[in-house]
Amino acid sequence: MTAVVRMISNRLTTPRVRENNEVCSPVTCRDCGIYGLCREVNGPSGDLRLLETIVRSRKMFKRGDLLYRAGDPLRAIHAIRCGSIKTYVLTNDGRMQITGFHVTGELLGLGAIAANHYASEARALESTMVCEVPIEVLEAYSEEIPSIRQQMLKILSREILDNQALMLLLGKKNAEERLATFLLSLSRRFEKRGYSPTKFNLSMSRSDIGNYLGMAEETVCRIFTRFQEERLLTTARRQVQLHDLDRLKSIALG
Amino acid sequence: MTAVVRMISNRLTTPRVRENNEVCSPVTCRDCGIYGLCREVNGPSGDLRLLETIVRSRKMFKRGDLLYRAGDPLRAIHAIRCGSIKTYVLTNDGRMQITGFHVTGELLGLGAIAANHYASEARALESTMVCEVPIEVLEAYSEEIPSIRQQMLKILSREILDNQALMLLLGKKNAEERLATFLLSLSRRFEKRGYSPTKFNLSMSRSDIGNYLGMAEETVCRIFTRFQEERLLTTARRQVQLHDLDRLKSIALG
DNA sequence: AGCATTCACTGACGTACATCAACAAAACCG
DNA sequence: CGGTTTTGTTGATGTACGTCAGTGAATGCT
Repeated sequence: MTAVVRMISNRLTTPRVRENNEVCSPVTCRDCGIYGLCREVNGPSGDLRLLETIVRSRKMFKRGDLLYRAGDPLRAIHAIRCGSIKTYVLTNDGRMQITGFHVTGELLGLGAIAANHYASEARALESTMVCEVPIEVLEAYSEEIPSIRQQMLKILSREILDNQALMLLLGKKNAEERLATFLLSLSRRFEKRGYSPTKFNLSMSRSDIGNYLGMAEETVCRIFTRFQEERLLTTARRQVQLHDLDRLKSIALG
Repeated sequence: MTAVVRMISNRLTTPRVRENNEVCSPVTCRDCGIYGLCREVNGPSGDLRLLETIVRSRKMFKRGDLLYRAGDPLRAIHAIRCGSIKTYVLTNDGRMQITGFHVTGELLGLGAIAANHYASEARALESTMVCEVPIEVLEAYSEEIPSIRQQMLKILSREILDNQALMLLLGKKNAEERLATFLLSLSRRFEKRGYSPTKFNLSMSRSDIGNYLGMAEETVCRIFTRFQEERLLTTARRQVQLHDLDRLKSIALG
């Protein structure tokens, strides 16, 4: 272990002052959905105890709580330990465009890494626990461990790809295709984390879904009932059960 | 200069075999719009001759020529020396969404840096000269010169910001706001490169503009004539002259 | 528990924009 | 250079979706 990493580790493994809203119980990183990402810091053969050292604080946010505002200085990268978050940008006249929903195990904040301040605003959609990696810690580690840099580039590239997909959706797809695409995206992401790909809870409102997909809240509702009439899925408020992934896929693709 | 950089420099400063479509006359990088970016490789105090070594080849593309396809292995980062290029993604059923227009002095290809293959397709809009920096050269230099990595992150962040702006446009703006936003974006970018911000040539067709902005070609035409009736601008085919940037701005913002 | 608020949903209606069709002027090309 | 193709533009018509308005159910708050 090199000097700088040891220094940081020491600093972080000493008892930490917990902040106001940090109420997390002492869980190990093994239980965390972002374990795989944290492991990067350590390398494949690393000491597991070190994992706990890169996350300086875990914070709890309630529904509606703000994580950061556009323009805020970038202090930390955020990993969602459990829960979900929406990020969005605002026009001068106050119109909002939600740019992404982020669920358990996903990262946010890296898009601002070079600009040094957040480009969007982030708000919790439900009770959400967030691991924070201070930016200076990340930078120190990335000096020591080249794979961190690789991982960061990968995450940025991934974000660009996701955004391209959303641009295609907003520019070229109709309402049915949009909602189908949206549901399948969530389905895939839940499946990746070990949850059911066919039965899950939408943590965001119909209004948020509509905003994200570039359509009115009412249209979202109408498409949901249309899909339900066609036996594609059933909904009970925010609980969704998908019955025909294949047909949903063919709708999503047009 | 360290070993690896010296090695690469030697390899690249020896007389190069010109490829088929490489017809560029020997211009120095000082004349190039991307001089500022190339300089990063060298550092502020660097040897100017070195500049010429990072660009392995300069290629010429005619209107409609393909630079790369989605899925192609990422061989090089491309800098537009002069001309313009469109990048786009495709749906399975063949629908196209143009994700960006890129003009003199702008870079493309970096979005794919981590994935190792291009995420979009790129096509020249007019006769275009492109400087190519092979990816292995970039990587070697970035080992030696930390500011290169910083610069790469910055370019990726920039792309994310641009995409967010486009998502907001596609999701929340109407046809007039979209076209005004588009024209102002071009205006700013031309100005940055020393060209007139009020009088310029659109290298892309009305159809391409419509595709990019998520609206029909005919709507683009109609908004152009509406703007012309309102004395905001004059057009003669692809030649545009903006008469009232301020009013255009207020339209763009809604 | 009880009241206020938010949320999901549905119907009626309006409209911004797409689509279809036609045409003239450039641009291309052998 | 003359014919073909592409591109820009306009008009007529259609429609997908937004907007407005109203309702019941769930949720939040004190």
